[in-house]
Amino acid sequence: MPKDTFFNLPEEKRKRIIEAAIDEFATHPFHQARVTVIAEQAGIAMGSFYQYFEDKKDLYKYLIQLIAEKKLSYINSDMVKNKDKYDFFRLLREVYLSGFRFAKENPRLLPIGLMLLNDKELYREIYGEHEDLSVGFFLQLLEYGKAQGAIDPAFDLKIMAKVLAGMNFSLIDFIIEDGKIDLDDMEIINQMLYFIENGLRKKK
Amino acid sequence: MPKDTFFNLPEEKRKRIIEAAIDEFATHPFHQARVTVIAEQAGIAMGSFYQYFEDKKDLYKYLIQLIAEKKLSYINSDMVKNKDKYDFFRLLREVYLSGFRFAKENPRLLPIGLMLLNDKELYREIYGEHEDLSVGFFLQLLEYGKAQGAIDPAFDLKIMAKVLAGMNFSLIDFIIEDGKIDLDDMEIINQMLYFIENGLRKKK
DNA sequence: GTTTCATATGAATATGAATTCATATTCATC
DNA sequence: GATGAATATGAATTCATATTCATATGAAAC
Repeated sequence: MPKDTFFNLPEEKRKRIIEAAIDEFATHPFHQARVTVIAEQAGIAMGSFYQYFEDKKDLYKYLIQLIAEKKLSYINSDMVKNKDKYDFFRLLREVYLSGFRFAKENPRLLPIGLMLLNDKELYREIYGEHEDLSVGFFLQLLEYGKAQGAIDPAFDLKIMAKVLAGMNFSLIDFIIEDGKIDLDDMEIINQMLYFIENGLRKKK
Repeated sequence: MPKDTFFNLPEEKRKRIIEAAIDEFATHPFHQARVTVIAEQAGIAMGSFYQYFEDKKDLYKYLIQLIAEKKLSYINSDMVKNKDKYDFFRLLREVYLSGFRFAKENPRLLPIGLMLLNDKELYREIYGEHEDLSVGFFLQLLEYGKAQGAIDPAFDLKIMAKVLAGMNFSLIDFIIEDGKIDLDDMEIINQMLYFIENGLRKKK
């Protein structure tokens, strides 16, 4: 957690630092990201950086926390509160749409999360031995779908939770390949959902 | 490409170096992998390393090439030669099975490829602007399936190729999480294929 | 207007590799 | 077994950063 000195900073300066950090961590995995670049881009001296944070990891963890909170509030906002109104596939659609919208509005945050996920050691250090958050999330969702009788009972939900989480990342990957994909084009997400629905749905 | 000195080495020594490299690159992404560790584990002096290779990247690229060749020969072996006998879904099954078998027999090679895929810059340096090899592979396969009339025509094959490639990685991810997964247990792969087949198949 | 305290600074230092290089050793050839 | 070319060696160097530290600044307190 950053030191008090950081939180005492005028908001404008704090923002500059966070923005600089996002830029660097969005383009470099943790170990390659440079504190010097962050400090320079934020317009603070190297010494100041260590006035505000214990070390590079301190800032990084804080950033991850900010991102996680932001994303959670996204998903929670329109999804969870509708949980009892929507059927399973509608909920699933909402989850993917939330992710998609989040990606559109915060394009620089996604690569940060992806890179963390690829550094198992660091991931474990931050989240402990917790199961991957997003897998856990999909597992819950699938259990709800099973209870509703929407899902083919032949499926092992633990396996499928991981598959769905993986597909969510594929979706993000599409979006990240900047330029090539028109973010207003819902085709990708529709295709993916069509595929998933056919794949999971209980046969009559 | 390694220098002649490397290829002149007695096979035993060459193997020791490659094995040491596999160990290091399987547990560390390129930029974190240490030449010192590789040299030490192979039982050669640091200087010798630079007698054999231009630099760290030289060895790395060579290793990637070895792995790609090995994997290609795997997939080609029983898949491509049966292309005209099998229907699309059978072929797809063979592809996943090949990947699965390869993973079983070469567990240390998989993380190396995964980590490369996550380092877009390095990936581009090695493969140029080529589309991801495995996406291209699945695209071809899907086009074959479409020609056969096996696939729901509503799908955009480019999108689905990427989805399938992504799922292939999920599968590998399962396998890598060592210990937890019994490699003789075909359940994961069966579940995944069942899901994919339902998802893609043309409705009557 | 002097003292005090928190904060800011960037040059100096520490670190952890990659790479080089001067020297030692091996090996084939005569 | 003498010779030189190829190969092996690991200590020294370089390099790119992270981190520390001694000093400066500035604002509030008296």
